[in-house]
Amino acid sequence: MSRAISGVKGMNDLLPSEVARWHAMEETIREVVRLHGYREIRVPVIEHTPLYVRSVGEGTDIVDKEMYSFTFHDEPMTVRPEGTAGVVRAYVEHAVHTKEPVSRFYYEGPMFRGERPARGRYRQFHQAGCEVFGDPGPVVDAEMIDMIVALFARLGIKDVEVLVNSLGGKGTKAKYREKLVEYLTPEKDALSEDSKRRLSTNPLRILDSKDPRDQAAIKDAPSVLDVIDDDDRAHFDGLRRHLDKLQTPYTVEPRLVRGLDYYSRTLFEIRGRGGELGAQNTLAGGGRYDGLVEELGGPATPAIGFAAGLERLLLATELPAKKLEADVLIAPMGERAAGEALVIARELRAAGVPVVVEGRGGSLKSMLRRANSLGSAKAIVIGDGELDRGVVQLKDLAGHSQKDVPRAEIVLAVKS
RNA sequence: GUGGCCGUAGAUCAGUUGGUAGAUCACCGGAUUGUGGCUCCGGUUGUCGCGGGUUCAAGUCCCGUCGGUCACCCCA
Repeated sequence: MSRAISGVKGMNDLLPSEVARWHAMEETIREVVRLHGYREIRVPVIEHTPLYVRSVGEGTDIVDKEMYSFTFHDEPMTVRPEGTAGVVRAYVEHAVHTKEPVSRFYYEGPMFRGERPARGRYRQFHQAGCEVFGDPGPVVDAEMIDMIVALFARLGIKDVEVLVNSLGGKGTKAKYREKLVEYLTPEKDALSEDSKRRLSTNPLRILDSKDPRDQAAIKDAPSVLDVIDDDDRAHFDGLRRHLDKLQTPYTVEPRLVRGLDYYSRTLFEIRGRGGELGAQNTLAGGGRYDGLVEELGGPATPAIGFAAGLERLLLATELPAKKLEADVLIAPMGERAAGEALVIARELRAAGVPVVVEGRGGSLKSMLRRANSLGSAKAIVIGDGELDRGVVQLKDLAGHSQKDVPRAEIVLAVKS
């Protein structure tokens, strides 16, 4: 239908009936992260563009073509495409490392990427994420992965797959990239068009291409795990041991790479297998970024983090939306009764009872129908008769019963 | 960004070989002039996404556009 104005492509409204599901999910997330010692941090949605260019990295899709960037008073700004960069910036800017040796932050909110929208992928989407600063792992790495698995279980998302890999530290990552380019360059003609280009821009990404040509080409390519140094290997083995001890199922996927530059060492991804998700089945992803704090001007600080896509989590869960708009509906019959209804409603609310006054008039029948559709447990009927007698009629909708209650005892009667 | 599919009342959809629209749910009203969830009856709602074109005539064909969706890409 044609409207004078419509919403922006890829950006969705969440109507109240849907927000109820979001609240349920968010409460669960907050509870789980709280149990793991995380505290919420809130940072701005807009940052200086160079923050993302330097952290996420040039050559990544996010920076090259997906950011909502603009110039404000001659300064390049970007609406955040992901959460980690801003949190790290805040950590550095407030010198949090001088106040506590280890920081565990949780954040949640909208992110923006100018991709082509599809189910489970939107231009404004929401992520919940955690960051830990000051702990080199691998204990905390395993704990974080375990936390996500536990969270998903609590949300009722059962069929998930945990993939882990190690990219090695800064040195090995570069070394591996070189080695991979060396291996693939002679095969260049066999690669897909995209991957030919990636060979120079972002060779690691070729590893998780779905194109059969690329799959064939990388089949016997050197693995990161063959290249990482002893420290990296010890770190990765430590992670695996802890996950084993926790009995958290996982798969080592040497070809797992992720689209952001700042990752080092531990890398992980949790995928759903539900049919609702389609190709957008990455529910959460994260990894270690030991060099980023320093890169952004702070002291050398090991760090790890992850983010989960809330729209996708919601697709993977079956949380039903419970409709309950008010515990009590007041049905006044006529003008005088309506005035009294407002006063009674105020008294009930002061006592903590959610109340709605049906002010549209109409037949009593229609008003009671509405009480039903609101999910109210009780209704209060007031007409001239009740007003004259100084009572109201209190109906218990579930019990099909009703009784007159003296005006002064309404609050008590409703709450009992 | 590339390609495929789709776009009809608030929602889910039907609409026969082109002849200017229907069902169900929801909503409203009624079935004892003040009593609900079930049932029954009745009622409201659409510039058939938008803009062009073909035709005597288009929801139905063609083109464009916007939006959604699937795959790729990428990622949460």
